[in-house]
Amino acid sequence: MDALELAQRNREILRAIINTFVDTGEPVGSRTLSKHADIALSPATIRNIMSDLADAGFLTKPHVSSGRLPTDLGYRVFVDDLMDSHTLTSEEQESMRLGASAQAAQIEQVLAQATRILSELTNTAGLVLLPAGEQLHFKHINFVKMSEEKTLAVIVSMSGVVQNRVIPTETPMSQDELNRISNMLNEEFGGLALREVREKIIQKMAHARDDLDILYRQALKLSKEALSESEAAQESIFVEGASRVFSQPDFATNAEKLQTLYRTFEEREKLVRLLDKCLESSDITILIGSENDFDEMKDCSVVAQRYYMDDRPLGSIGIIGPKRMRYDRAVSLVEWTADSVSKFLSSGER
Amino acid sequence: MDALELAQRNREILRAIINTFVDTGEPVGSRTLSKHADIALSPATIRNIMSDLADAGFLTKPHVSSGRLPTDLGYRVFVDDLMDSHTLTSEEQESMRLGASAQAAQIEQVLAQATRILSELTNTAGLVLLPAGEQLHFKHINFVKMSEEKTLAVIVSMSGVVQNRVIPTETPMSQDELNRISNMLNEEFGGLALREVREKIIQKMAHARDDLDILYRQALKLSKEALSESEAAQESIFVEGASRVFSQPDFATNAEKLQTLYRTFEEREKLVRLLDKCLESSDITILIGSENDFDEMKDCSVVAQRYYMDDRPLGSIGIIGPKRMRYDRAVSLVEWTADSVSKFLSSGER
DNA sequence: ATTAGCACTCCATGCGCCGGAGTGCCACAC
DNA sequence: GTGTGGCACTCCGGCGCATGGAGTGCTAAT
Repeated sequence: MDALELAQRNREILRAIINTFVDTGEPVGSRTLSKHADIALSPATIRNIMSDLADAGFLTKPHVSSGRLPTDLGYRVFVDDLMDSHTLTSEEQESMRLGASAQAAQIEQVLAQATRILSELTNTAGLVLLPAGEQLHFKHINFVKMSEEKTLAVIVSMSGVVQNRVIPTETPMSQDELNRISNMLNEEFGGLALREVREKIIQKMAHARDDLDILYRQALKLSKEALSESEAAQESIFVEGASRVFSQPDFATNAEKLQTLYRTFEEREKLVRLLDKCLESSDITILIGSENDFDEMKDCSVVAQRYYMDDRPLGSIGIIGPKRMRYDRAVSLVEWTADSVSKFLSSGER
Repeated sequence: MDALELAQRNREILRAIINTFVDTGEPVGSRTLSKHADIALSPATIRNIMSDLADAGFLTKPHVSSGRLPTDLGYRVFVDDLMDSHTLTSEEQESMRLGASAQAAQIEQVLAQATRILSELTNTAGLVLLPAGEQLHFKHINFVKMSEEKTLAVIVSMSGVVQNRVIPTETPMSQDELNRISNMLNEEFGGLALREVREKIIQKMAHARDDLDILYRQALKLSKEALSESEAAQESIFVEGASRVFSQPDFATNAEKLQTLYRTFEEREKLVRLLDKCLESSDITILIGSENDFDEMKDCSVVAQRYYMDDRPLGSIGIIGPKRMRYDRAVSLVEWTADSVSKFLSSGER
């Protein structure tokens, strides 16, 4: 039988502890709580309850005679069951106006802008995983002759993502031939997922051997190169306002932690993996402390959500901040941001 | 009359002080120096000389009874006159093999790779300013129809830099028309500097009003949009291994400085301006402490050098690290890197 | 069951002390 | 007069110690 199931009062206490701890950053003691408006209990009683909550694994204390603070588990039940839902102010909603500027024409810029705003509003680092690989659909390909040995392939996806790849070419082709190849491919593959395009190409290459136009064979070969590379291209990510995390009092005092955290942000690869994880679920994903699998990030939490274009998930957007954060605000803001981005991308505006 | 002009011996002392300070990070005292192999003087004598050097503005001390350390001016004369030139080991030279991997096909990747290696070798942050605006020469332009209202322009420069711009279009055009426009422009403007292309377009638009093919007029209009935007596009920069700067003992202890420094690195705009400055001179540029105009960076130094493609300067590459750095190594390594990059870009390999 | 009281623990802060490193200056020697 | 030894002085940084405050855990009383 669960301590929380039994006592509604215990839940109130836990909620109050977490709220004040998030507010002040100091371990909270029984006296402080008893002064709390909603709680009409003596410090001694509260101490007993706190002790129970600590036994249940929701609270700890940094040293034996100090106040309590939430464990990762404590935050977890808070987020799952205890948290009030936060309503955004209309200014907050308003500030997420996307694409007002002419600059916002490209999807990357829209995402970067949204992430920047999100970072400002939450005072944490904003992250966005850009569409890649699986998520991309073929719109247009174009080849540019760079030299006798190298050809540049420019692949434009439906969502407006542009990828460039340089392909070594054995048989030299004129720019004119390249143009004709581009045209062929564009007509044939428009709208398909890149993966599908790739499969079709491989299929066609296997079937039709010699009986085809030599130019067409070249086209297949080139585009195979271009697309296989592009699929292998690692997913990329934008990080905005990472310095906001570092200035949080939780880290700013500890040069050691700052170091390792900084390095993690620089590498980005782990951030990609985190956001990738958030891509799996259609719900908002919250990873608290050691719930994300990286030791360097055990003092951080991630809140992220997928974004869509025309009901197709493209990537995820979210924040990363100290474990001690306003989860209610974070959740509302991330949801609102993901929503705004999705609406923008799905609307005719783009 | 200059203290340095007169006494060769003083120069030796200054050199020795800076060398040991760079080595240890501690203010250096007279006793330490008198034990130094090259210096056969008593501490008292050295103290007198140090006092002279301090009067001349080359040395200071953090507090009244401590050893001396170089001022910015001290570093300046060191770098200009006193520094031994450092010869790279063959391993160091070897590690700057560029473009070995197939990935290195694009200029951005080559520059990123060089910068990463440079950062590793110097244990500072590596920076590179990418070619932009003035430096770019027209190779190829291509338009992709994104929707009725938006057209994507892909501009490829001779150096292999690819820029994308979305242009709002009033009069809808088919992809076929866009292709023909691309062809026209490519034939007409290949090889010119983007600035020249732009000027020509404006010229042509002014002259020929109605007597021309409507498609051609559209072409001019589109490309004007595409190019004017692209020229306005801010110069961009890669930063590699910034965390190396932050882990330097000079900063790691000071959370305050770390913060502001971090923010500066995140903004990037100031870094761009620094590297831009280095673009002006064909010599290697060294900016020591407050010589760079930003207060946040007064504890940092910049060492940077231009890189070229076929004798045309494209951008600059260099490092930024703590003022207390091995300038001799930094200079050699930056020069070697800029050289390697230039050779690579100018060779047929690219 | 709740609460008041009390002993106890631990942290943070401030203070004084001391040793070490280094300077500046003075007087002496060559 | 140039270099050197000696000496008083300064300042930093670490250590030990005392102190006050915040908070707990337990017990006994209501």
